[in-house]
Amino acid sequence: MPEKKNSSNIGSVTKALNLVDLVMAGPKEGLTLSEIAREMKSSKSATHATLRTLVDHNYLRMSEPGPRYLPGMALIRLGDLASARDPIASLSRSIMNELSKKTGLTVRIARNYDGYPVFIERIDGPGVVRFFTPLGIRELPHVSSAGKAILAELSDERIREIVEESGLEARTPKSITTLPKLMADIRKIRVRGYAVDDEEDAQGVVCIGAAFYDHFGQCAGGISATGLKSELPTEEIAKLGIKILKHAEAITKKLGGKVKVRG
Amino acid sequence: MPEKKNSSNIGSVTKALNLVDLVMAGPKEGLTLSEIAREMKSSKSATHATLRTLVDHNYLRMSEPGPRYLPGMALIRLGDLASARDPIASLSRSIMNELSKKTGLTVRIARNYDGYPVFIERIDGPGVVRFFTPLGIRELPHVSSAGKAILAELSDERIREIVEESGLEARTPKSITTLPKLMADIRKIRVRGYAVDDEEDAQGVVCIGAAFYDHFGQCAGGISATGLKSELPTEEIAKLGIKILKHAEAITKKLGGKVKVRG
DNA sequence: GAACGCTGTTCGGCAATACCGAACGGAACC
DNA sequence: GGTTCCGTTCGGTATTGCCGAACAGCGTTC
Repeated sequence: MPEKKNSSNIGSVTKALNLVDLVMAGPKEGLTLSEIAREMKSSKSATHATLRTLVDHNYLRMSEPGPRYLPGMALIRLGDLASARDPIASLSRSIMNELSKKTGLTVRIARNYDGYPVFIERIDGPGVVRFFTPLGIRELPHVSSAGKAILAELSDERIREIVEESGLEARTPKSITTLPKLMADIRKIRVRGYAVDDEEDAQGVVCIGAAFYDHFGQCAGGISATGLKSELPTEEIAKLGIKILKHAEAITKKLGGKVKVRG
Repeated sequence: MPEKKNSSNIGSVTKALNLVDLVMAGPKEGLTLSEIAREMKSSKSATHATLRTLVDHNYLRMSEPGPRYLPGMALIRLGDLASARDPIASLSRSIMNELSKKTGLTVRIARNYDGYPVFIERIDGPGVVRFFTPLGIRELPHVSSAGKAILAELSDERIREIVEESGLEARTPKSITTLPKLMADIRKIRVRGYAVDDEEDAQGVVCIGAAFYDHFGQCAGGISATGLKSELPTEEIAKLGIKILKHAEAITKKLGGKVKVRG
């Protein structure tokens, strides 16, 4: 996804990075040079040069027998390093582990990117169910508990701005799709301290999240726990909310922030 | 690290990718444009264009107040996706989790890259100790248990080749530094099925690993568990070795490979 | 077996384009 | 105010990455 079409970017670099995305979105067996060249609307020779450069840097690699291009190990290296360098991700890991172990749920944390959640770390629960939850993407705030927990920390005006920017897409019949309903939910979140996503993003999936704060007192992001609706009856949710709030406060402390007092 | 200096690569792309590495290796606060331009031996304007391109694609981002460049969220996105797309990493995760939970140790898996280990996934133990173990890097095979477990699956000739290529660097006084000693250890590994690294990579750190196989019967990689020497007395190691061997066999089965029978 | 289609790869020539240096605008510091 | 960093912008130059054609290696098909 070409996030912004700013001009005066370096063309060959843009092309190379788009090419990485193309391979990442491609099939498991990989893509051939010709397929990539076609998709990129570029000549085979030019594409070949770009591919070789990416392979030399291990961003891509060739599949073993067939000459197909696959994601390379540099991506894993950079992802791991970026995660280790991120103070929020690295400081939160032990707390996430603890929460996941206690609850048996999938735990994630999101950074606050101008009001939008970007999940940067995930710890899968022990169960067989695995949730498809990509990291490193700016997501819609109204369909995840971490996103709503972050929203609740913004001014009402900023929330309105974000809604106008991105809309309120319905992912399920239970998704919040109007501003008044969203604001009502936000108000609830502000008093009790945690947010609930009750099948608003995916059918049968519930998640509960709370915000944490940096040393400026700003909302740095949110932590959430995700599970199946069948595992999480309504009466459990309140108890779990308190538990997650406590863990969010632990992250706040690690970040050197002040824990918010709730009225 | 410019892995290979192959000519006829696209210069601007090479420059951009080296620039990413530079920022990744830089300080936590990030690097300024001028610092980067100096380091890259390039003009500020050219460096600026490259940086803008990388920022637009979220490979890099600007630090909040100061104009400094930091790793961007695309790296986390790509790393997570690459890991999810890797059949070995994704199929092994539940088994790694189980092993880590049972033993309380840090569990890692490495891919077999032409005889060299490349760790692609890590699950930290619950303890406070965290090991510095980067992923996605081709490592020396003789100083890790997973590396030695992979070596043991190669022909003696190939082992000799690898040793000539990369040498036997001493990381600690206990590191194996001569070919005869390495071969003696390899023979032990071949009979008992698991490899032991007894403070050969880092003082006070022990790890135990075993190989797993793909559907061609080839060694696809190795799994290992790492802990402090103080937590792992010698009499525990044999028991743990068997346990890890069992988990390696479970991975083999998931990959559709045949479990090796040991004489 | 030879022709065909498809791969991936290499090479020369042209033109686009990424480089450089200089100049500008802003912030911080003395 | 002066000075010295910073980041940013702009045009001219020539470097360089693009294209198309030609070649080589497989599989299939006739």
